[in-house]
Amino acid sequence: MDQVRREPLADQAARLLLERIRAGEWSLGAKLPGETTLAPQLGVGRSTVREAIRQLAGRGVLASRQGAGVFVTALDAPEDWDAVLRRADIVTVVEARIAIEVEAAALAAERRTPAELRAIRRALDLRGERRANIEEHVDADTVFHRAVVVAAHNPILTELFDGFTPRSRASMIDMLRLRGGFGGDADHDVHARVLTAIADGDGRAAADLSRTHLLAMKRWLSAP
Amino acid sequence: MDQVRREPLADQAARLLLERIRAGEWSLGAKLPGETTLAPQLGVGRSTVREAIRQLAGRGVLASRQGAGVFVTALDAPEDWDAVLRRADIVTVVEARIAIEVEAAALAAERRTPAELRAIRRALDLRGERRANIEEHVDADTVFHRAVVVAAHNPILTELFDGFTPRSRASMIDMLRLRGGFGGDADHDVHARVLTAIADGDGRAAADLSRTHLLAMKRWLSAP
DNA sequence: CTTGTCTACTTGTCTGAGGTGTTGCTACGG
DNA sequence: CCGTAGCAACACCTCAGACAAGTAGACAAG
Repeated sequence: MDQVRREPLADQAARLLLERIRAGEWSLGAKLPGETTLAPQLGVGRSTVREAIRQLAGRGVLASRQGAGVFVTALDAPEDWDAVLRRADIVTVVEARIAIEVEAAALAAERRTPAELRAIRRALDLRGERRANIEEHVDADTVFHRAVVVAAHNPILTELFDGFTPRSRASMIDMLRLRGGFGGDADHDVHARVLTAIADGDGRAAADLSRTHLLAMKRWLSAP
Repeated sequence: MDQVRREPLADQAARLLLERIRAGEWSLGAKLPGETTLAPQLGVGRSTVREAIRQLAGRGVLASRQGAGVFVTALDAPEDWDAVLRRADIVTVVEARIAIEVEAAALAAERRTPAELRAIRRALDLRGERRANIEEHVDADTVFHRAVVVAAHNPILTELFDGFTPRSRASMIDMLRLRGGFGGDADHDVHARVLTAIADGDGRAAADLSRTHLLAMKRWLSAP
């Protein structure tokens, strides 16, 4: 139950600043007040303000120049992709994952190198280890799926998969914490059979198995 | 020319960390060394390391949890789309289109509204008209494909399709100008059958037909 | 008008301190 | 043998203060 969890002040400050930027308080290219002015205004220390600014700088919203100040470089430019994902229902994201991963599995069966096959097998072994930590389990699962996508030798598919990862990860962790029940032995068996299909060069089977698994995940995530 | 411009240490540190993450020094979900360990390792102060971490956190690469540590949440920041597509081979783009459109066709067969069905049919009619202008023909084809994707009711798939359009369009126009030969009556017939399958709610057929068509396009585009 | 200098202001960096949350070990009780 | 409570080490969070480094505007000299 992390409902009451305290959000770090730096994150809160970054969120407040972003809201004020979106509200048009400072237009594109405008200079923000100095850190020493902003700190008491937000009720936090200067270091905290700096970390908030860094956070927004990482997203391309702000840019700071020593001696000059901090300037608005975009009214949330990464809005495009990030916002689409954030706004999207988790079911929508999973459907997109189905599109990417099913095709990737088929391609991987045709193109995987021995090294990639070893990487997938290693990821499967790690995935099989029992873990108390939910996040670690989700991450281990992600490593396996990513290894399959990488073996497809298509940088666009890999890029797309990486784009989905954060959103997908958050939802899966939330759902597992709430009611668990996904990722048992049967689940692990499907992954093992995907590996076998890829090893055998059976693209059709790899695609079908991936689809089956992801459809099950979709149902599980969208259950009431 | 910013040749002489000195890069802040925090930015350098962030770049170094990102390189080490990309190099696989810490895999997805892994925990980074503590700030107090990282600082002397990078040759900077603790607060500088913190700012570097915040910067990468803003890009979604890292996430820090008080008391626990700093963890890798993504292997790659969402790179600029245009750059990825520009670099990618046209065959790679078509493979991604296959992934998106095949899945979209299946979903469209299940979810399309009567209005969307009319839109697809109208696009098909426009596509069938003979044109002297190559670009207009490619655009008419694109309108049809996009109408199908829109009918899937998945904003992410739509967004992806729109992202591919410019790159795909350029290649198709170039190839048609060079040797033509794609987009004849047989081609038009496949599109008509996709429409029929979607109208009948036959997702499997819609997916198979789309795959067949796009695979033909892939072969055509990759032929010597 | 151009140029050089000076100054106030801004961001960059480091250090030290205290606070709070997490994790893993250990000893206790069953 | 096992589960649990307590504890301590460790990690991140926040602040305050100090000095360094860079910028931009004011201003006087040429």
